[in-house]
Amino acid sequence: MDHEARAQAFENALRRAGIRITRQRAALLRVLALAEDHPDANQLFHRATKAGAGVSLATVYRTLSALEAQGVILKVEFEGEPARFEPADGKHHDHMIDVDSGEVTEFVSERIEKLQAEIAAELGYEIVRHRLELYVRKKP
Amino acid sequence: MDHEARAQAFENALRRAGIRITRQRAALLRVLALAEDHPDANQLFHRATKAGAGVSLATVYRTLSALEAQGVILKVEFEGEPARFEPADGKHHDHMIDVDSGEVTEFVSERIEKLQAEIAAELGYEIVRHRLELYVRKKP
DNA sequence: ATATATGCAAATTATTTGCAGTCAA
DNA sequence: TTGACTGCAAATAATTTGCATATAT
Repeated sequence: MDHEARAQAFENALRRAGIRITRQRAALLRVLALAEDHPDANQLFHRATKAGAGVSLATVYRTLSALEAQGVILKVEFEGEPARFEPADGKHHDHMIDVDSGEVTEFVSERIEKLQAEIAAELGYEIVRHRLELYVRKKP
Repeated sequence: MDHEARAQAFENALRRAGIRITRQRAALLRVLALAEDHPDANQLFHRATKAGAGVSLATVYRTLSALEAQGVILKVEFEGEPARFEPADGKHHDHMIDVDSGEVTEFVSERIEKLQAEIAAELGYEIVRHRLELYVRKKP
């Protein structure tokens, strides 16, 4: 799925939910579809601005909330940083953060997921969502 | 270890680090030693105040930072809430949060810890710290 | 046409900080 | 004695919101 297709998919998801695609939102969807990293609201605001879209920071926040509510994007909050956002297509994953470089790597572990479910089940719970972050450093 | 002994242990750790035990800090250490839950700065402020200690919120924050820097307490940040604090004696554990009641349960999984280390190692990393939270709901 | 979205500026929340005075060691 | 600590009030940082206006459907 290329960027344009991805942006289009986001747009469709919103339209389906009855959410209006304004010029500002279209621009943000495009910026989000292009993001390979995990940008925060302010970075998205700057990227959209640079791309020529006249968007205010307040609208960025409001749009991100709407997109998150529709399950189109995910909010991730790392320690001591403003919230970041990532497209929610692709499969579930967790994050590994290099504490020296700041680099973020995504990873999946079926086994960890399963263990988590087991631990919750033992106490009579089912998992609604979870958050797993590994703060790491390159080995010497 | 009873509460008083725990408070004493905290105090010793601070003294060892050359940190002065003021009336305010002593009071906060006592409140922290008593905490069975995971209170935030504001709750600690109220508990200390109720206990008759004249402490300001600014001092609560400054003291918590000092205690955290000394490894005496840990800061835990759950989604959408102010930071909470817990005594750092006892062994490492992760948290399970009941999304309906807010109840927090601590748990440990050697197997998950090990899998995390393996995943990091595969990419040439070692884990500095990690954060794992399960947001759960009672099964029907 | 009209409900929904936008921009701006002001409000909120959690936390931090400068400074002048206070106190533990 | 004196450098570390405290309280207060003001500053920050990230995010949210009220309101008058603009716009997508």
